[in-house]
Amino acid sequence: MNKKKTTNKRKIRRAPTESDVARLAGVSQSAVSRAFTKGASIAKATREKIIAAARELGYHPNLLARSLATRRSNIIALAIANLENPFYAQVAQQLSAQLRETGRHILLFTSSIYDETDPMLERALSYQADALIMTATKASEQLADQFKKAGVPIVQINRESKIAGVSTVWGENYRAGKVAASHFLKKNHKNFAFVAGTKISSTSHMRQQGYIETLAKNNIKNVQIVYGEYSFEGAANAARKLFNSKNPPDAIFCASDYMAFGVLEVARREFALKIPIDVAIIGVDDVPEASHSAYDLTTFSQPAAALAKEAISIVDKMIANPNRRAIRTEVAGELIIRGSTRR
Amino acid sequence: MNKKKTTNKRKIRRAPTESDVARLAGVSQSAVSRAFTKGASIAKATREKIIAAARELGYHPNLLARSLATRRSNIIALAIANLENPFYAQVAQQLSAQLRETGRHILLFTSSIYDETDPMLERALSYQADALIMTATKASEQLADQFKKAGVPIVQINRESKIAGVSTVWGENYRAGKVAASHFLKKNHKNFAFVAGTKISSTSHMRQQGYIETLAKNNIKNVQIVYGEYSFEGAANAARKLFNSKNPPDAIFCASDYMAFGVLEVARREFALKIPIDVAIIGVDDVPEASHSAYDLTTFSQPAAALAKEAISIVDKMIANPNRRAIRTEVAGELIIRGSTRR
DNA sequence: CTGAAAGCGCTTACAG
DNA sequence: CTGAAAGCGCTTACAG
Repeated sequence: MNKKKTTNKRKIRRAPTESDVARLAGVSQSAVSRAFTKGASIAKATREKIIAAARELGYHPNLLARSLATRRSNIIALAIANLENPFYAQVAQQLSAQLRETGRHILLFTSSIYDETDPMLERALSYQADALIMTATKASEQLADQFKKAGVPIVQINRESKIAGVSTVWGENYRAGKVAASHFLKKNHKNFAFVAGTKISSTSHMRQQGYIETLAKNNIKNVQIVYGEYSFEGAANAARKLFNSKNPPDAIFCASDYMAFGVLEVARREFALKIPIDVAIIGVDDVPEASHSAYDLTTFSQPAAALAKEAISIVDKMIANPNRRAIRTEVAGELIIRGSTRR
Repeated sequence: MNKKKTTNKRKIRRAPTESDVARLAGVSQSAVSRAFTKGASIAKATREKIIAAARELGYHPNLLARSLATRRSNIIALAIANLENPFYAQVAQQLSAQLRETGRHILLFTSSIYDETDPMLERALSYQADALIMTATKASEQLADQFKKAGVPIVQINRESKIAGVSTVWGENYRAGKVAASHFLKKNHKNFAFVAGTKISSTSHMRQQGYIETLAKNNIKNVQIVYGEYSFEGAANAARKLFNSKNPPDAIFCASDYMAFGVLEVARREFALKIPIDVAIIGVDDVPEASHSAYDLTTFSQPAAALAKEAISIVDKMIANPNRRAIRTEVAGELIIRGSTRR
């Protein structure tokens, strides 16, 4: 097993192919192919002989050649705006783990805000990706068009789309806001604020709608709204604005956990506010840090694993039936009550 | 341009190929290939005619077919233990951005601790990856062997390797510990502790060595060492142990920023310690959060961008000369002084 | 500068 | 159950 074989050195060292294995096993090249195709009709003895030969040579089937022949690459393109956002990192991790179960892998397309993303994502087509999953980014109409022409489905996680061909999966954004408002109301809060993400984020909008509409139903109309730009520091600045206002809030709903962390820190450290007595805070996502003792954040969950699962399920359906209309699914979340809200 | 053409519908909708483009442009298929190969000899007029035809058809070169023909996939496999660790997410982001500049992309291989990683990573060979970059994981000897046989270089970021064929890039681990110790000494600290990562982490070991050896040179021998398991909560627990001990430290060096955050929170919230007066803290990495006002952490940087750049540079060298010996490079970091240490 | 042809390493009807 | 052969969509000597 471990003996070094100095024999059969070939001049140019290239990876062994089916033909090499066939030669060693004394069978045809097609037999080798069958040995590695499950469900193919091949005698058990032949297969074993082939597997042994393959192992001896260190043979690994060339998946690119296979893809060329089968027109299925088992590559899923993942466009991810910002890997450094732990929520999306978690989604990516989940996608990767779940896709692996069906032998598929992720080809990564990261982008900064400044990039022209279209030409970049067209490369996914060149790589013959079976599908494109996008997180926190939207497909342009032109891009969607190209993908539709190529028969490659697109599914967006956490972003709406008005484009006909684009499928979407998202969390319960409206309900997140609604539930947050209800919870605050139940705990007798009086002054409400909302820390939004960005102005263009449909996700943030929906959360805001659920929040203010629920408050409005309870005759609360003056909800302060500030923008945290979906970042810790942005939210920290927004929080400073809120706490310095003439009417500082005692209940703050934030469109993401990360922004909630920023608000929480500023409240505690810069304004010496007690949480949840002086001010209560609710986030959205339930990232791992939310449960850390440092934050102990009440939050409306947006389960990365479920989002990933649903996205993959949509991909599978679209591949199975390419003429199918885009699929839009909502994934349920729930309010996880922790120490940043009153008991 | 935007008119819908209902003509030339083919029965089975498949992506257009070079032959399709050739037919439309009235040239040979090889001419089309040349039009998309830079440096190929082709008349300007021909090329333009071809590009126009390609655009009309929505042609995207099939990179898998190209890879098969050229034996270069332009795919780099990235094995990443834990994408949710922001430092490694940052490294992944950097790698992705930098590789894109040379038209290469990342095929993602995530793993949980429980996985058998070898069979998973062998798939990188099947995908004909041009190289394998690993972060926070080590290649087994068998894996390294297989890759060497296939002529595919492996480079590890942030993990040592004793295996001959494996290249490595790492930060200045020993120096991180040394500099942290010196800084504490300069600020007149008396009681020192080290929050290590895991027992098996060579990175953590090196940092520890630099720290305790520097302290030892200054006649400080009793350094408390606890394990934070490279996690926020693990470090929080370790910190509780330290602050509850008979001789609580006034200077704590942590093998990662994330652990430093855990320590910092526990110090502040559970033990009401003032930072940096009662206890000073230094981390390693300089993740984005380190500069947040919540933490304002003094830390020894480990620049993700530089690590990524160096890793790619090694990959390129190894590909250019496959018989070359493994390359091992250290990437410089520096102490970033912030508010968690005394002025 | 251009085209015809072989080859990259697979899969998959087809015939036996 | 097995092999010979065509084809997947490219690149690249070779000849002109």
